[in-house]
Amino acid sequence: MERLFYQISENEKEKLFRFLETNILTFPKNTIMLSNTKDKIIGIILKGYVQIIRTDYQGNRTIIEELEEGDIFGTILSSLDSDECEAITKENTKVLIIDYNSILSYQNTKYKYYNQFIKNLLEITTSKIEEKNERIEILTKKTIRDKLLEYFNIYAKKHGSKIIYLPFSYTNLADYIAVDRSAMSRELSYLKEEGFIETKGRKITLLYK
Amino acid sequence: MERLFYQISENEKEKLFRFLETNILTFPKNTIMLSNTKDKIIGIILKGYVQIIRTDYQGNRTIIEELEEGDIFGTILSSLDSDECEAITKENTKVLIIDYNSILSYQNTKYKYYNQFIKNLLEITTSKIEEKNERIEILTKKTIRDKLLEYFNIYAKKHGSKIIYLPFSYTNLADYIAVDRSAMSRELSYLKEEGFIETKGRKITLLYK
DNA sequence: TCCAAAAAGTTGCAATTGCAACAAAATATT
DNA sequence: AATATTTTGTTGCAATTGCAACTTTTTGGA
Repeated sequence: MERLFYQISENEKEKLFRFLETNILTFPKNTIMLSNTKDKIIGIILKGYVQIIRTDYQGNRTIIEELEEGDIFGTILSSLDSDECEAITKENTKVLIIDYNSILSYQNTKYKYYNQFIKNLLEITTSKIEEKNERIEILTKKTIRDKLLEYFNIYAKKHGSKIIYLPFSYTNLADYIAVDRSAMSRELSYLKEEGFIETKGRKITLLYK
Repeated sequence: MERLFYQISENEKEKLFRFLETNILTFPKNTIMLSNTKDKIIGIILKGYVQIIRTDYQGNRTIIEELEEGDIFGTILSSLDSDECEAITKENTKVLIIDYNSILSYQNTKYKYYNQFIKNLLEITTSKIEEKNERIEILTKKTIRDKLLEYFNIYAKKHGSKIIYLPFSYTNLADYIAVDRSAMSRELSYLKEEGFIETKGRKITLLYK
């Protein structure tokens, strides 16, 4: 939210909404959020909590994304478009929907903040690409050990520190690096035994290099 | 190239280059293309052929991207930024470099084609996200068989056909889905035996569903 | 504070995979 | 057309992993 309207005041934001095709929708807890149109949209969670769940052809369900207040989603940002995905509200949720085509077809460029908005959108999309590249870098590693180390290295470089505070549970980490949780747990034990890392809860300390 | 300057004529393109901070660089065959600045850039291959190669901490080298005439790359689009990456020209190569900050800091929005340019850039970045999502969908599958089937399904859906013409070699497919080539070859044999697919060279026919 | 639920750790075992080392086939190159 | 190079197919074997089943620990409500 903040990023999408970076350097745009509340006032200007309201104006922007009038230029663009926007909609505010409210969904009760545990509803399936469906886009009524087939158009591309950008959604912003104004309030609430949503899970994006994918069911594959074998019936396996996985949470592929979790969205909180301020998070941005949509046909162009996530894989919401694929038929196998559902967005389910886990709380009362209020969502702002912006029609993507109305962003791109908007011709009246005299309105200054329109450009700022587009720039912000561009920043968000490029940082999404970076995120995806990081995950791909991890997923292409062949062993669980190498996946973990790649994850650690990326985190450490980004934060400039050898101490990692996992932003989610180990269960979620296993999903993120796409390996079996118990097998990952085993590998973490080996890494500890061999003196590469130390852990205390979700705090991991890298002892190598 | 076409996409970045979609609906922008050659004339307007030239004008645009004068507004933005652009540079045309030429590299001989087998040179390492280095960005002299640390700034974010967008590059466009005007002529030639480039490979982006990553060397990880174990010394394994993998081609992570191949760029031809018209392709767009850059700090914001690929993982060129990471230290482990090199871009090596495989032919005489001419590259147009656009400073990313000059795109975003450009204030004079009176110039109509500037907006078209930004919109095109946005289209390119969002379609990159889609590409990455597809690959992640494949990479998160646990077995080689499931990875292959996911690849086939995505392709088939996109082309609306049960006949697949691999856009690259089986060796490259193995890299793309991040498995051992010979193990993939074995799995393809099983799929043939079991009557799920038929292959003739790089043409694969899906016999299921 | 107690209880239920979720998360995390452990381990045996079978299935899958990577690796290595080839041979055969297809492509490029001279 | 002959040769070199790359791609593809095959297979044995050891290493890695997923799966299942279970225990222990942690977390979050009532």
